[in-house]
Amino acid sequence: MKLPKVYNPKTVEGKIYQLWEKSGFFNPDKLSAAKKKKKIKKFVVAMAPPNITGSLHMGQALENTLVDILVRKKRMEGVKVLWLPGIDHAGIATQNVVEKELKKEGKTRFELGREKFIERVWQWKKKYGNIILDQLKKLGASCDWSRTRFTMDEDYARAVKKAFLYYWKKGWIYLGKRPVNWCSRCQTSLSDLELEYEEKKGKLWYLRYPLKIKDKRLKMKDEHIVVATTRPETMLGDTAVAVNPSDKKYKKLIGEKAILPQVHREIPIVADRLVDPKFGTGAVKVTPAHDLKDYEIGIRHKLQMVQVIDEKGKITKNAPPPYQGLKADEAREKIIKDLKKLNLLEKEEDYTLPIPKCYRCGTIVEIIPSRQWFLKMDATHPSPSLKQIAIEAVKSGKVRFHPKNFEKIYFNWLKNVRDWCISRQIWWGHKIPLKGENDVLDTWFSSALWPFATLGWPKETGDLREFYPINLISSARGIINLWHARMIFSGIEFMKEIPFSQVYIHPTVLTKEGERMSKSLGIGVDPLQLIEKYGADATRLGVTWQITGGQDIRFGEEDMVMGKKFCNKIWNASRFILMNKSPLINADKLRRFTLIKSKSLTQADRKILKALERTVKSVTRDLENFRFGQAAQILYHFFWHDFCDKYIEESKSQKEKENTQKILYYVLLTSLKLLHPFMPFVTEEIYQKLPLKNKKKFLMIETWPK
RNA sequence: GGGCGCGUAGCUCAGCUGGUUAGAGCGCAUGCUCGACACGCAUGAGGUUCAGAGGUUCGAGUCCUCUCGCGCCCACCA
Repeated sequence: MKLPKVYNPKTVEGKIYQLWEKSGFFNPDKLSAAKKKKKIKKFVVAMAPPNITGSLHMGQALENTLVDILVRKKRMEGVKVLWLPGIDHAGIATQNVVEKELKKEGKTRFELGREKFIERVWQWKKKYGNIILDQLKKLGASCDWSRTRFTMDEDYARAVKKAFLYYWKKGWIYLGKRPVNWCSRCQTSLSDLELEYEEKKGKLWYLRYPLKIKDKRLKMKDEHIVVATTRPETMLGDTAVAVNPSDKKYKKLIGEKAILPQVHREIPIVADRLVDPKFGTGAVKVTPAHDLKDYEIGIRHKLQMVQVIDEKGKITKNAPPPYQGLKADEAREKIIKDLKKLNLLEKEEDYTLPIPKCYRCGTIVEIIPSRQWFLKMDATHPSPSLKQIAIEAVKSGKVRFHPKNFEKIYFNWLKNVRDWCISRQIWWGHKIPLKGENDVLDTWFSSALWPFATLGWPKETGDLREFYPINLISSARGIINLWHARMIFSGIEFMKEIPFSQVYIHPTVLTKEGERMSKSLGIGVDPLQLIEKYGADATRLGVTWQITGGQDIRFGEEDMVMGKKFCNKIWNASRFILMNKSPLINADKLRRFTLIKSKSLTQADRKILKALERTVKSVTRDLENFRFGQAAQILYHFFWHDFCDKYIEESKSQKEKENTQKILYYVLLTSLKLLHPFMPFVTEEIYQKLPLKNKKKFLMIETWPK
């Protein structure tokens, strides 16, 4: 058997993956270990389902490499392993992609109509939906593909429906007219979490509202009350002016009225604690229809909601005629001009403020009142609130975050959480299961059910019984509030048990310059190109190598070079050992204690065996504690320097040939086992060539060294 | 405004609960066709000693305080 001098991943990876897939060992039911014992440990991971819109990005490559490392190690430890893959329908994102495609044909979704459009999205899904999963195979991900789920599958839709109706019957879902974030391009509401803010230079305008004093005894020096605003056009919908109750400056004015310029509406001056007396003039205009905080003030003081901006971002008929039909920013200019003429603009200051934008299309988000469905987060009847149970699950330690400090983000968000607006005005998604409803559910409503809906819920399937609760969820940190929190309360609410016990938040992959990778801006690294260039093993080792401490990693391609060289090193060390024309050794007999007993061990023999033992222990421990980079580096150092540089060199001149040979094989085999989770392809390829008797069919299902 | 984190070799980063000459990968220098590997081997340079200042301690990259620089998350300052 002659092996090439240089390891070539291209001739190996595809072939090996096929063998694995065919073997069925990705499926826990087919693992021989699982068949033998009755009571067996389980390890279940649900993949964070990628969208059907994209191709694999660096973050996902990292995430799934790390999960695969854990999964492969557990499988070798004889644990019954299920890694359940899947994809998410990603409502808004997918709809936008398909709309873009339509645009190329000069069509809009409205011309197509709802049904035809949805058909079109399904076509898209069929064509592109699984691309990302195929890409994960290139990475070497050992998922049970036979259990792949999609959030719009029929079974899954049943789960969504069941969950909605459950909350509905409980009285926790209600219909409300509320100001919501509204994207005038996507024509849908957005949750707070779907906004992106961009710092922008703007102005703070000081507007004079003439006073109408009822109480003649009051002698006011000023005839106006001055309010500061960054959005003067919303004044058309003002229904009050508010001041802080403790603000002495305005005490006398509370209960009085002001006249809204141009609109000529009388509006009350109210006192509310939400007003910061130090900002601007200490008096604010209140527009309950177009500002969340003003809406709250409005509720407290029973103010009217006057909607002056519509779904298209234009001024409504509720405003005076000269402004009707203008776009919001046009209206702003006109109002400033008009007020200036009337000497009602006191001054303007430069002011930088964050502008909310739609995270999908970048359009500036308006806040408009809209009829939406909400899920109560705070309701404590007839059972503890969703908020409470979500907090409790983590507080009690039943769900643990790694690294732990992410629990703070979690608690912090939940503490201030508002009712969840679960309706979206798009077409692609789960329809709200009530008569006459056209709206669709927020994508995250279905994602929240992921750990159990993927196992068959609401049906009482064998999988559900066997695999719930799952062990691990791994994701980027950005979706702790969007996803994890909601999975946790959903799991407890529907399954009466926490959905998972561990959360691993992996670092964010930044560019070498420290920028966020962004596909739309063309910034970043394509993991598929890395695999093409260096091979999957090298790519895996390279990214894993960088997972050391901090929150972010600045991606360096040099580590892929390192990974590639290391593949070659493993390859050649194996080649050397194989060249020794070994007698067929029984794999079972290659055990440490038989070697250690031998009286003729040299110093070098003892040293390498000792180092190997240390390495086994620390790699095992590191992986249990999510210290991936540490584990990889220790292994690398052991294999390259202790084994290759020292022992193999030494072995060339050792006299006890047979002993030396056994040790070479023993250390190689054990190293391959340890390396396999990190670099599954090369190690498997070499394992297949080892001239040992009683081998397992695959290294993938060999026993993890102890 | 609140929270989290980072600042250690030219670059990217390790250094856990404080303890001998501070480590890795890549890069760099010099020399190597010796029975696997030049994607290799050997040797080595490189940190004013770990952003800066102060403190705790027998002893501090490692704990505390402050300052400077950078990043991220959350938030109802119009």
